[in-house]
Amino acid sequence: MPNPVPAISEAESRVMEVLWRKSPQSSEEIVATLRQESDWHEKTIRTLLGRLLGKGAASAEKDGRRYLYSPTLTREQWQSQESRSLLDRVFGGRLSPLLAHFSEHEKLGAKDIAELRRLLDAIEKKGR
Amino acid sequence: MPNPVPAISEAESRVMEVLWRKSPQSSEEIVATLRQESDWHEKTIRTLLGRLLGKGAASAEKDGRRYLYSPTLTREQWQSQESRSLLDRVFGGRLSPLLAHFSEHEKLGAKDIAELRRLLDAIEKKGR
DNA sequence: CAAGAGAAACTACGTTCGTAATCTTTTTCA
DNA sequence: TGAAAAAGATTACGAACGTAGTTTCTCTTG
Repeated sequence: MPNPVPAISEAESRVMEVLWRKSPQSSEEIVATLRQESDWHEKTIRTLLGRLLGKGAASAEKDGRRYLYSPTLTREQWQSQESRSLLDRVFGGRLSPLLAHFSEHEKLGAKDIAELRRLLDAIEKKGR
Repeated sequence: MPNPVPAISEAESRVMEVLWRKSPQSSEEIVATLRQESDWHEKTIRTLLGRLLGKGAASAEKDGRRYLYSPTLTREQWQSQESRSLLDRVFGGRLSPLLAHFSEHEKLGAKDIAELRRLLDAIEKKGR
């Protein structure tokens, strides 16, 4: 198991997002993309990229004079980490209270409900 | 609208937890409880309590020579904030991907599924 | 009334984060 | 070949956090 990547911050996750959409990418591409999607300075973006390397959430391979960057942590792994963290910190580790919470405090449309029901069916089928 | 409480940190939320279970409470009680549940120093606990006051997440009313502390932010409000934050940051604001994620990466037992189905039924009934 | 105990207030200090600026190295163009 | 440009590395700096220590204030008790 590639040792556990330390938690990545909010800002860092926006850089990962760019890498998840396409990889590998040069820092130039990454910077270009994020200068569109955010109001960050180029230097800021490069700093975040560097920190992601430091944390082991991304890797760089030399390509001529540049580096090409790729995500090491997958989006799914990250979503798992974050979900589990919310569940444990906020809902005592159980999914039902989370759902119950949404049912009471968030607007779930009929479509959402249908979608969730379909999901449950699929899960059940798969499980058996 | 009582102006929005700034996000409370992980450590702070553990103090809120104690207040949510019972309030108002003196700092002495709070400290006693948390010295059981954590390995924090008394000073640490008092600092966290002070920060919660500063953030407006808790309030203090004088009671003789002491203060009695109560939560201002409710557990439900906090759960909402945290859930919404996860949803927006990690799942593009939509609930289904979160559920889909759990369905694939977390073990949902038959009991969980039944529970969730019951919840959906209840939600639907209420909604109509 | 003076001294001590306990609560609250203030201060501290290393780390992470958001947000860059500056320095260094490498490459290239005039 | 020498200077500018681009990429990366290093440094910066204030706010928030985790984790306390120190100072002040105020009852209480001898």
